[in-house]
Amino acid sequence: MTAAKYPAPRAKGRRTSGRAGIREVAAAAGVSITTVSDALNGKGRLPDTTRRHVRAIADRLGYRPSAAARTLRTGKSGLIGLTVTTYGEEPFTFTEFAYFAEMARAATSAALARGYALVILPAASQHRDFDVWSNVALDGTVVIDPSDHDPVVTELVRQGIPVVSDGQPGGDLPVTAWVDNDHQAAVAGLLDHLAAAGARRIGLLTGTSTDTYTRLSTTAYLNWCERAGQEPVYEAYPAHDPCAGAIAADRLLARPDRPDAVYGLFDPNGTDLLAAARRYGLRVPEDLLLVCCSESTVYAATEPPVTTLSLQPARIGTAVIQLLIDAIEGTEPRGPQCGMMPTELLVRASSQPGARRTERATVAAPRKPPAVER
Amino acid sequence: MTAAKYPAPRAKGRRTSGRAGIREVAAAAGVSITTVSDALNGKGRLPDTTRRHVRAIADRLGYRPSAAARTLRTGKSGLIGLTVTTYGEEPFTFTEFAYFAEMARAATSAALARGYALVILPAASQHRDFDVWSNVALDGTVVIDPSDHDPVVTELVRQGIPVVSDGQPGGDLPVTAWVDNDHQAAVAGLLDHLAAAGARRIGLLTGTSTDTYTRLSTTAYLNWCERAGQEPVYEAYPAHDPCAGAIAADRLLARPDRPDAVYGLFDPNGTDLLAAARRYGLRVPEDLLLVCCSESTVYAATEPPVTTLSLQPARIGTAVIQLLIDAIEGTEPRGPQCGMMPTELLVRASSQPGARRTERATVAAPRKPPAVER
DNA sequence: CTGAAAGCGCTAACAC
DNA sequence: GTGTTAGCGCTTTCAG
Repeated sequence: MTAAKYPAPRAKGRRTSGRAGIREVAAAAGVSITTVSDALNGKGRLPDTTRRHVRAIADRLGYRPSAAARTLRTGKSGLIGLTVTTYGEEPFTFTEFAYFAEMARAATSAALARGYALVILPAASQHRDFDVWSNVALDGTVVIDPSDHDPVVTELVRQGIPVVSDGQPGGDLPVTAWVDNDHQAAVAGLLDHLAAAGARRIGLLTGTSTDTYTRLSTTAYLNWCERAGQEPVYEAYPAHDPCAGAIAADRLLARPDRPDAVYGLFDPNGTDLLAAARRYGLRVPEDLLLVCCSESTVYAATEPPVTTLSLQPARIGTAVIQLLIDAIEGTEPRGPQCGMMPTELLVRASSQPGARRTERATVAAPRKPPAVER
Repeated sequence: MTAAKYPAPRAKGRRTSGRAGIREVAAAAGVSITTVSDALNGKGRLPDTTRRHVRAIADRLGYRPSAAARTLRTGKSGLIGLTVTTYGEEPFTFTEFAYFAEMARAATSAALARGYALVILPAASQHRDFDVWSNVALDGTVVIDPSDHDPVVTELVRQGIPVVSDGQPGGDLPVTAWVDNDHQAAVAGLLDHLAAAGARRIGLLTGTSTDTYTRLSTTAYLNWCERAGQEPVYEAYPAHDPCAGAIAADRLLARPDRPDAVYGLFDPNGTDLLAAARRYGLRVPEDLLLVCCSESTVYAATEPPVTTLSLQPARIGTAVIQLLIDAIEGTEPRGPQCGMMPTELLVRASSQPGARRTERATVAAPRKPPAVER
């Protein structure tokens, strides 16, 4: 057994594919492949002339380093998974369109600014979904609104891949970090606002699902009612079904103990409640005060404009990505860092019997802003 | 130089990382790594007993094949790029939130069903953006509303990577395929609808940017006006600026030659026009007929409900993915396949002086449905 | 039917 | 300063 069995690799420049490889560039530039790699990655100590020369040749040949090879070698893919827990049939029910779109936009920007890209992945329900997850090399994952015992999260963490969640995880889900609004404070603040505007009996439009957002918000409402000595008045519906929302809004206003103010937890509740109020001949805000949680700008131009609670998804998306990339790149794995982000109540006519002017008020200030924002 | 220089790879089972590799599984199962690979991928002709045995061991060890290694070896990553051309500062201006969200949702589902995942990538404007593009191994790319001479598209096609666009590309952009609505027919149909409802002078709220959608729709409007012998009445504004929309709506209704019907090209135009009409004391639909292009459900519950043109982003997203994956997997590279998808006019009260009932009408039927849908 | 060995294209030690 | 070489973990001929 001699060395003859191991011929110089790529002895005769046999390039099968059309694309230029690092070897072609090295040959054309008259240097070794190491020099090419170093020149292009800004490593090593090469004279600037060599560096420029190699870069020029690489450009001329249209050389693109193979992402797959680099990932295999370095163990870093520059890819971050993005998934949102869903409840319906589809792998993605954007119950809150604007929230998700805005959060994803901000997360994408933030990741990009640090050289990462996001991969949209399904919440794993079926076996097929797991396949896709393991077919992509991820440096970390963002999970929006994780379910209590998400199998994917557990598996990723077991593999040592950082996971940061948007929304405080329930159960004992072992995420690396999480970011959330202080929903309890937000709801309490908003109910106080309605009470100050003259509400005597505040109703709630809530969801039937058990996600953290719905749970915390509803609990906060019930607690507030208890403190205020008000009997709770609420209707719950499956939040992923848009038709159900209109019906639930109608049911709420049709009750014998009809509320004189309503808070809707979901984005479309504002228009649905406005429509329901018209059907019952109720004037907003004179007969009924209205607030809903929404990121949509439509509520600035409805008749009347509707007061909204913004969860500030852009800030959350950015914070989540920063925490995740810190965890990915961090040398010393610090313990879970979590952050409470502020919400913003955009006060409009629907919750102000007198005025017609728009004010801003910030509720639930951040508890650990330095750890999260930069 | 003897073979001693080439020791059996991984001679002493030195696993550095925590995760199990294919070698560990092979050793534990008492077979070779080839057998493990074949057993897990359903290849080769192995007895079912061996196959099951290997699978059991792999499960027990929590073995996950390395996506990076597989990609390097096979040349297929299972990743599809998704990008949307933007005009503002942010890498993603979702001018039409609901459109993009719905299109992306459908595309994600469709890709997933065929074993692919989507990677969100920026329209390349800065040099930094190119880095991210070449740092990820893509099997193909979806481009939403490509600009006329998109450098990324050109580069990808040069590399032999299939590119399918949502929106007919302008210029001579060499995409593999594209899918679009028949915007000309849609606009013409909708203007006919308004005329039939009694409109004498139809105005247009359009954009200042030069993307295909804006261009085709505006042209269709101008052509229709010429055919109908009506003087065009339109206002253009930068569509990515939400405030500008409200102002443009106001301007349009403040003109001395005020239209008695308006079509708004962008999603928020409906609420903005409704608000502007209220300010001028115009009743909808009695004094002003209204239609806007939108995917949002809010227009079903406004006062009055607004007639909308839906571009059916879900169908487009699905079709784009099917064409792209066909191109990726297709053995014989068929020429560019393109598809015109139908739009849907959801007729509501805002364009019907008499009725208050909602009807549906399909406009611009698909030209090549078999090539696109499945 | 099973296994040994040759790389996919790149980066990182380590020679020179 | 620059080049040589050993793999990253997998799939895939090709011998046995």
